[in-house]
Amino acid sequence: MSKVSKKELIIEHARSSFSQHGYELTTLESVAKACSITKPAIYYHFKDKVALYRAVVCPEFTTVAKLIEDNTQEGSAIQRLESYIKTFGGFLISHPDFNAIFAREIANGAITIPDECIEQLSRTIRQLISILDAGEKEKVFQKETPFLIQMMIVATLTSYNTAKPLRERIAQAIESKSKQEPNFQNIIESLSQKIVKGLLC
Amino acid sequence: MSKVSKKELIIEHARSSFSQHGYELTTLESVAKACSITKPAIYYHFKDKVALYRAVVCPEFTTVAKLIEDNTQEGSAIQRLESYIKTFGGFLISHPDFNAIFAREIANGAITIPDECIEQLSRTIRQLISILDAGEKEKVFQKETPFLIQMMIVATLTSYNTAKPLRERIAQAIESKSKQEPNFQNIIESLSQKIVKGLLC
DNA sequence: ATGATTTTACTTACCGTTAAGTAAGGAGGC
DNA sequence: GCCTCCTTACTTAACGGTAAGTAAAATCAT
Repeated sequence: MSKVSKKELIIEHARSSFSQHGYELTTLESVAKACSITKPAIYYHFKDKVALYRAVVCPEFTTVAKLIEDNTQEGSAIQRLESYIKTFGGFLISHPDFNAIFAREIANGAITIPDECIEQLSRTIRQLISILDAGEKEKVFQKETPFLIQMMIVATLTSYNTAKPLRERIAQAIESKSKQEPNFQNIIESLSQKIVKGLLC
Repeated sequence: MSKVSKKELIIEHARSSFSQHGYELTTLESVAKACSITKPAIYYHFKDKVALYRAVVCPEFTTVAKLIEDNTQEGSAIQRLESYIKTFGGFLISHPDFNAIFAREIANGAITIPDECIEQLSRTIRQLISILDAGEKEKVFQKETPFLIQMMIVATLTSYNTAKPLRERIAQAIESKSKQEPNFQNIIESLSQKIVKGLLC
């Protein structure tokens, strides 16, 4: 057995392909080739394409949910919200494949992700709700629909990343004075500042 | 000739299918069936599937660009930004198919949309840049990357809509006290308020 | 006005390819 | 000898796209 098992290897290459091309356009043949095995070998490890997709997707949701819970327990509501945004943004930086897959899932209404993942997502939303409630009690935050805040964070950050090629084409079209792009870390910082400010009483 | 030409009919059913199922999962066979014609009849009007997709997508980009230009010329920077957000949001309400298609395009990096559409998108971005610049000159807005603001608007609103099924599953999972959802008009209003506030000096 | 010709707007029938999934069997360790 | 993990070789079905033919309407010559 190599350092990572063959099963893990399949998951890694599948993740890369799902993130680059989406579910429909990734073929198991190409995933197999990337792993230097044949397609039926994938079927030995996974029931079907959907099962492989889930094996790719589910652990990431669990990781991000745990990370967010761990990082947003302490401090004032403002600090916790900032940490929520930065933790999520940081996760996207270190898991670009998750970013692409998650963005497509949202655009699709997440109809293909299993209840197991929904449970993990719910953990993060519960955490966000708890932060917003705390902010209201501290009289620093206005009342706001948690899901809107969630979308302002999640959709903005994931889309900012997935839309990079779009951004480049537009930049070319408007002949912007080629000021270099801010890096993503700065984008997270700016977004965090704006959301917090927007929520203040 | 009926009220709408057959070609327009094909575009309408194609739009509906592309928006519901995405590009890969819409089959020309099913579009043809919906129009009560046969698949080759589509090929009579359109070179191939991509050409049909473009015929569906391009006019919408033109419409939204014009609408935004028309509605954001006058007033203070704050009023113009509010109008930018509300105009875009209103367009999404009246064009839900565009919402779904656009969300998928962003998630895909918009690699499949033609330069013609990019030109239209650039018009709206130019308008946003002009508004943000005006706000800086009026000393009411902080300097900010226009594309981040664009994503805060576009990604948040389109995703809020596409994620509706996801939202419902999550709501069920967290047993929220079934407070009814705010309607989308309110979401636009809230978002507008938060973005403007977040941008203020 | 009318017959001949052409164009429009399709249909039927089909091809070629691709991709998910499977059946059956083989190599290698325990 | 049998269990694990894989390969070879295949089936099946779907879908994009095309070739060929046709009814009906429009165009045009006389």
